Amino acid sequence: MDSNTDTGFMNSSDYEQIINDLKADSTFCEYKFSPSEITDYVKMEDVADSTDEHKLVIAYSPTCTLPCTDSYPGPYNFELMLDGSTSHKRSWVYSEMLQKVFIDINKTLLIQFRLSPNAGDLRVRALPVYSIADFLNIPVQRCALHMLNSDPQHQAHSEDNKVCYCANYSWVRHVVQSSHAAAIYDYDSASDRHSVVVPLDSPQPGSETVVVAYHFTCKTSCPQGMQRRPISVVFTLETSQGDVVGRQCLSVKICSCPKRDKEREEADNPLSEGWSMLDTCTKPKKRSSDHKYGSSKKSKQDNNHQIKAVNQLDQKKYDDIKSILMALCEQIGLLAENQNKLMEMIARMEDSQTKMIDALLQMLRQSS
Amino acid sequence: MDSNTDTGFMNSSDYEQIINDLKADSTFCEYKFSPSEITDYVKMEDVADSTDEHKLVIAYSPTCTLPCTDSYPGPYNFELMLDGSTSHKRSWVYSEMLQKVFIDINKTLLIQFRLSPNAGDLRVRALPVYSIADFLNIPVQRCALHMLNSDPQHQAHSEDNKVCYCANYSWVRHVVQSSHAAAIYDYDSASDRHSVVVPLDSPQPGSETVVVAYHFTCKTSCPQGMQRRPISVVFTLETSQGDVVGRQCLSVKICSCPKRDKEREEADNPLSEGWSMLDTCTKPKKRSSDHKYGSSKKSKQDNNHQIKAVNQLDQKKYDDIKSILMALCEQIGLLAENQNKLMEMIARMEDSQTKMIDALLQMLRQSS
DNA sequence: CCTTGGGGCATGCCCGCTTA
DNA sequence: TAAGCGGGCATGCCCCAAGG
Repeated sequence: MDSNTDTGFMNSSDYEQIINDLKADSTFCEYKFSPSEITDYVKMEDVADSTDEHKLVIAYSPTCTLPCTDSYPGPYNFELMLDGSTSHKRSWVYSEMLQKVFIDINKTLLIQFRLSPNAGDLRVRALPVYSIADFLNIPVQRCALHMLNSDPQHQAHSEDNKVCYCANYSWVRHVVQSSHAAAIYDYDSASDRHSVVVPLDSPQPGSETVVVAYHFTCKTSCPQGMQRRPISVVFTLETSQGDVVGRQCLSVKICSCPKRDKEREEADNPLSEGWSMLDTCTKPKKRSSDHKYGSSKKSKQDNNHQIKAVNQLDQKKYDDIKSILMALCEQIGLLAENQNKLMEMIARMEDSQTKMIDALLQMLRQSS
Repeated sequence: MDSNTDTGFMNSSDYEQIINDLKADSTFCEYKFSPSEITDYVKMEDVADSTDEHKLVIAYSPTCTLPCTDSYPGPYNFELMLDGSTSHKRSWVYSEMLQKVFIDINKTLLIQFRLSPNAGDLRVRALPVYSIADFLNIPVQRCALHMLNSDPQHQAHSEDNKVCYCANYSWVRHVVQSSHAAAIYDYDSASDRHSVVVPLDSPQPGSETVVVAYHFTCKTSCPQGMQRRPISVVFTLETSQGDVVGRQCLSVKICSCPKRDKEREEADNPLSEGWSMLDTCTKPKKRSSDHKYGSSKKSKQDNNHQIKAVNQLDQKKYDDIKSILMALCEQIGLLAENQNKLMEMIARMEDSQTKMIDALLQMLRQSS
């Protein structure tokens, strides 16, 4: 308690110390996404095989209309990690609290995929989906404005959206893209969803993970595109036959100020209570979103009406009036001030008078 | 002091009364744009005729690269007016202080044109220009996003922008449009400017003005379009031969919250200082922005604008303002008077208090 | 219940300060 | 001096209360 000069809980240097200690531990340098629970998809697949294969393949497609977003490590213990040290804070940040990446548009996000046991001939599909249930069935699409750059004539898709020529137009409709040389850009005409599939190479010597570079080509806020609806990226581990043998999901917000927005969302998060205590102790509460300009509005509006004609005066007249106004304002200020003082004075006098009268009455009673 | 419950200066009903009085005066019902000063364009035209006509016709084109924005009533005393009563506040408002219209996108703005003497076979061209000098030479164009609606394939213009097919695509590149049946949409390939020309019909019986309905198809803030750069609309009165015989200019901001934005810009305007003090006395200072195209830089420019506009004032408005000022002075007089009364009251109270204390003391002495 | 207006938030963008 | 950061503004849009 000695050096805690503030509210005594934990001061900022303590806090930094702790954070630094944590960071020194290499396992904390990476944000791990480990399996949460085994879903029952294996069972479902069994059912599928026993009935109508074609129908069920569609139902199971990772890019179907209602894609599954459940975490599913599967037989390869599929997991993904982010290395916070690979980015300038400017480009992207990860919120542990929200399990969410905040990233600027078109900035590279390196994602590490880990398989154990490792295996060849597997691929990872990245598919963006809206994380709000209401929109989960809607494909995440690029906004018109951003598409204009690569495809001004709107030629990347056929009229009926059955065929996708995005590849000829810088993958214009793919919100999630990868710079991986062998990336395959996929389009599911049934669900109208675009996704990108990257073959998982073997880990580099000495490494346990395979790194894939992704970037996002629209902002979450893009009008006519994602329209501020939060999204996640579903990463599915697939065999060369397209069977899903693993899945991990990552919330993403693509925005101009990742750091600011992360902080805001964390502050708004009810879970933050505990965490925020850490630094709330050392500085005033951030936002309470309870501004009130209230009463001033009206008078201001009236004011504007008054000013109405002022503008059109010729300079001389304008100056005259302005000086009068300034003088008037000054007068009013003084008067208002004086008046407040006077009122106070009167209040005080009344108070003391009351007391005096009381005292007087008491005395009178005593003396009588 | 009786009914003035606030700071005692002038209560809102008093104030409204004054404003209403002003509004009762018909000249205050309409915002007039009257001639400021005769520009020297007539002279320039003479010069033109005496030299190379073709070259100079280009130079004088109202849609040239650097369009003239000076007010020029010309031989017909061309002026324009807005009738504030024709709009829901929601659609548009006019700021007399800023001489600027704030209007929502695609909302109808009725503009009254007045000619005296009246004449047939004249037309009015409406051309949007950036009001900041840095951008005056750049044509005001629609944003890509809004153009997509009417012309998804970008076919309204030929590759080299020499030919304009906007007419086939709902005049897709015209920011300023008119619902007038005989409106002619013009394109100047030399400057790449779009404008709309409307024939001035004769005034309806009993009216002195011709009303034309305009609307704006992009917001001033549109990305890749106007990009928050403030604009004006230049209205040029033209003969059937295309000679300019009059000009008036109107600042416009196309936005989602016209009322709010008007109030903000007015509050930021240095001219409002004096008036704002009126209620600053009772509440803290508002805001002091300094953004790129917005307030502060513009305010410098506006000063010139003001000086120019200032000459436009007629005695009537000056007198009206004077009467407001007189009313203010009177109010201050009353306030001062009240203050004197309060002082007297206090003096009397002090006096009686002193007496009471004396009496009290005397009683104490007697009783002891 | 539908319309209208006000208030407030979300978020892109800009500016000026700071630091390497 | 250039890049990064923090701070602030501008502005579209959503929500909610109030009035027809």
